[in-house]
Amino acid sequence: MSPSVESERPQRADAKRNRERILESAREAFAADGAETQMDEVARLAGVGVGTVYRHFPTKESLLGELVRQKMTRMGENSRAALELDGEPFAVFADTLRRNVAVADGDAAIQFAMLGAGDAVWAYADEAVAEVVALTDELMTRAQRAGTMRKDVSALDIPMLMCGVCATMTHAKPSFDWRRHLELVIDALRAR
Amino acid sequence: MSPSVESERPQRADAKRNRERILESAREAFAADGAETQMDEVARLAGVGVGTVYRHFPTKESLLGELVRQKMTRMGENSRAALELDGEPFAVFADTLRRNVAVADGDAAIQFAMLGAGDAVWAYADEAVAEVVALTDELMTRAQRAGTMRKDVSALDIPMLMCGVCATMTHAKPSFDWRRHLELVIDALRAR
DNA sequence: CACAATACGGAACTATCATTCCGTTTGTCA
DNA sequence: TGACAAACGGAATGATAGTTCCGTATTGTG
Repeated sequence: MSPSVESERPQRADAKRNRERILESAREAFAADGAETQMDEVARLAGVGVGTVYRHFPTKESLLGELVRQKMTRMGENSRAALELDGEPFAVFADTLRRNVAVADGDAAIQFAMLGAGDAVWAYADEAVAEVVALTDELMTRAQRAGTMRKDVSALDIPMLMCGVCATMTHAKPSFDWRRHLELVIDALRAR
Repeated sequence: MSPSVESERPQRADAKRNRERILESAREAFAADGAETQMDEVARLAGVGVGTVYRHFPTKESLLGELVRQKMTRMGENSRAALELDGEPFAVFADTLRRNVAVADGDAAIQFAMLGAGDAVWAYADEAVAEVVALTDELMTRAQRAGTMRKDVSALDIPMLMCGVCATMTHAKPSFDWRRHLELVIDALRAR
């Protein structure tokens, strides 16, 4: 992660421990309060000073970016695992989508990232996103070959639609039910 | 608008003129830069002092709210006009949706409102939103009776889906095309 | 056990903005 | 035209929050 050239002497033990603590606290705080969470709050939760937080993450953006990257990686794992499954290809794809969207459920940080956040935050997750898209592409191709998925949709459409579903998550209105939104979208992708 | 009881002596001429200028400048500024537009900037564009802006709109939120209300009213007008049209009911409904979403196109303020904005901003547009939903309901009922629209969707689903489409608008990514997103959603609503 | 090298803590700094305040100007009416 | 209320302008205020700085503490090594 940090040292691009792996030489460099290893991190001190306390530093490594603190980095983990900070990430964990940030995960918790951002998930609950969204991007407006303050750095001081993250530090407090982690039981360290703000200075320490900044030693590990030079900007708030980079901290948020790392959290997003982790979530994206998780989605990538889900998608990769799905490639091993056998079952009706469209069903496998749809289930993967459900699983991946669930990763964002209840996490204000990711929802924020999928909505407002500019490229800045996403930059940290670039690689992970590309992988999810690539894996999604494979899942979709299988379903399209099986004739159960529309042929005029591409893997690039999926992040777009998923951002829409995430938009639904952030609204408190009771009539906004992201699971329902997701199912409607999945239906839209099905071949008729 | 302002005086709920219409008695009260009429607004002074310069005040009325300034109110309009402020709204126009705000429309322009917020549309271009989104909610982070500063009140000072709105004042500058309108050629008045900040104090004057605050005389007309007690908070930034209320200014944003008024803009949203106006847009919603516009959508209401679109929907009301659609009731007069005759044509295949689903097509009429879909066209209305296209027209209404287009109202938000290129307007960062509305997009912001449909995404991040809490109830605070929406409160100003409550009535207008309720009207759009009611009109949409009528358009949908007709299409459902004609058998060309899914029967398991309600008018309350529409704002949810539209917020999703607006989420797409705010992203610069070339693969995010809100017209495409909208068409996919419209397809999802069609009876099969 | 020293002694660097790392890392830490948290007060202080800075920038950003919404909002307020009050002295001045302008519109209206008799 | 004179007087008064209504409106205006914009400097000042106050709050928030990201980031920096530097004196102190901890860790790992010879």
